[in-house]
Amino acid sequence: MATKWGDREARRSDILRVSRELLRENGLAALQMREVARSAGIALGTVYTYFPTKESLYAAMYAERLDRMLTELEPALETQTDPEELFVIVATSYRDVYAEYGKDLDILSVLEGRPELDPAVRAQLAASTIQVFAGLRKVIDGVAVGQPDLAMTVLWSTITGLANHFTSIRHELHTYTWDETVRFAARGLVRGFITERQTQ
Amino acid sequence: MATKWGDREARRSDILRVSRELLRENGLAALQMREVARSAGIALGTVYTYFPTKESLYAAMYAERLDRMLTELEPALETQTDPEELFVIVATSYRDVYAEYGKDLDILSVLEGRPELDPAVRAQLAASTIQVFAGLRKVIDGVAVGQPDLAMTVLWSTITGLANHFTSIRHELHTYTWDETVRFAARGLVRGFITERQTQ
DNA sequence: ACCTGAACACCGTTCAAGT
DNA sequence: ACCTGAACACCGTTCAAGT
Repeated sequence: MATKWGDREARRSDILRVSRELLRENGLAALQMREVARSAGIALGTVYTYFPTKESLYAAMYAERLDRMLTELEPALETQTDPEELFVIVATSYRDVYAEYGKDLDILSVLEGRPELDPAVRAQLAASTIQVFAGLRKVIDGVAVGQPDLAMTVLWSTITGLANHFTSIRHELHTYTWDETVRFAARGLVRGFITERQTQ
Repeated sequence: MATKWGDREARRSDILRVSRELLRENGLAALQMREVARSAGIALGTVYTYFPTKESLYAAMYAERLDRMLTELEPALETQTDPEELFVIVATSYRDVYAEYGKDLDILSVLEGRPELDPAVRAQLAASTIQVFAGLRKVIDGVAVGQPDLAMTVLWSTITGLANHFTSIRHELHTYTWDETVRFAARGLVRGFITERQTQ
């Protein structure tokens, strides 16, 4: 907290950092603007000179998180060519993001109907989203299905559904691990869509 | 609002009815305890003598909604034997529930870790959930896959994922309808799991 | 310019008092 | 017993005042 008076860049960075920590430690409930201010060593009102609403702070954190996910994903996306493997990799990476943000925010809906978002954050979100989908698209191109756009929707829905499933408390009911389940899903989906194509 | 003083059953029913209307009209944001009380023609504190928290009111509404879904689903579940068709029917029915409640509540997680819920509501939720899953299970038994429990998880995840997708704003981006997409998913999933079995 | 923090608004929840 | 509604607690947001 050695950030100097007037150093807006460092201040913004402070706010995002402590917000990330608060979110990780106690979930969204603990992400309170008063806590953020206190942790960042500034007054409550000051937070609002950096982020006009709590939601915009949250969107900025999410954009950062997606960036990180892509950085981690990039090497695998470039070298891996097996569609089944690609599905598993993207799904697993997204599950981690979902565990932190997904329940409250949404990778795609953030882009819609939020003209009030900081243009820089919007651009960051858009870029990340496009890249995530480009990665997933390789799964489909790898097996060349008949209706790639429909397949994209289904694959992405399954990924978010699985992420939600294993992120909620109820997954404790199950004897299957994430790895088993995602691999099983990947195999079934890839085969399902290949078959789909053969009959077209 | 002709409910008489002391008629707790009718009062509880009033509260649930107006809550349902408020939720339908303006979403969860409009479901405020003051609004509920006003619409039901009672004082704010009175609502709390029927439902100890807002969440328990919400859970009771959800249990009712699931019951209704099952009533609507029952005839189809009994007569329909085609797995693809069954998937479409269950998914479509659940999407409607999800559109009203799903974003904030969860069919399964409601049952976990909520010992504070009214036992009657808990029982109602448990019964509905079991029946929904029994219905979906028929999809799997229809094609006799190798690992039915894994397949259940994947099918259910895809259903919730699709429901989420078409319920959020972003589905406006797409040119495909719900019907097209669910049918496509159903075909792919069924084929994927059949293929799965043939190789075991 | 940048920062402060008291004050406001809103809404879930409680509880002493009413019938 | 059942119901009332003022009061409390909490938290996002604002804004006049400080440096």
